Amino acid sequence: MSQPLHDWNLDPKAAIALQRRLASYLELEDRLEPVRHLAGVDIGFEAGGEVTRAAVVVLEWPFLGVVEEVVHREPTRMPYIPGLLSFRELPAALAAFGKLSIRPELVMVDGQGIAHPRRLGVASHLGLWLDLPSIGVAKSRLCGHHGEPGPERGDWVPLLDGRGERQETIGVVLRSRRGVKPIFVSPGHRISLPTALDWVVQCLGRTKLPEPTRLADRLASRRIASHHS
DNA sequence: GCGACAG
DNA sequence: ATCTTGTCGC
Repeated sequence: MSQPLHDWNLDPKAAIALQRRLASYLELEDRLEPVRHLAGVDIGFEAGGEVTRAAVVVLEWPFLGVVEEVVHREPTRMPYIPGLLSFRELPAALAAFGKLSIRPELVMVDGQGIAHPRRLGVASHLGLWLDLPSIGVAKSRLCGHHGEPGPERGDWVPLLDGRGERQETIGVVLRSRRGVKPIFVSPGHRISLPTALDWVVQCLGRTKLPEPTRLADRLASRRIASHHS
């Protein structure tokens, strides 16, 4: 691609046009290297939103032990606008990735992949930018419609968007844990939906979120692991 | 025009 | 996302 991947000072209209163009570069078929390390990415805020804190956690596959963690802080530059989340979070996330010594073969991002109005959620945008396979793992829905997944861990239903003939599957609504609200999984870049779902399920511990995202979430939110006896 | 709306 | 105590449940 010859066009720049981003322009952080875009007005909403230009940002939307950019998303449409970038989405055309997405690869939704599997193109993964053997996975040795996978990363979880999430963003948090401090000082009432003035400071953006990006966290990246790298885990080893298949034991899911943490092998590297990075936290990067910088001034927040954009407000949160539904559909334009990546313009607010990606600068910090990319800076955090730049501090990483290990290059993971797969990335899970807290947010949507292609389950986005223009098929370019933050997970897709990040994957495209880094040219890495990426998966979106969101805690709630941005767009699309779906039924209620079964009650057991691993149960899921498709997340659909559009009507009639032009209806498309943009992700899955997964019951990652019994008795808990389901999570929204969608491919980001260089990965298919079945493979993305498989990776998320394989990374599930006994919590709602898969390990990569869960740990990044904790780091970004300054939460500390609590112990139970 | 009226809702919906990742984090 | 973030501001926040106690409380219900495995």
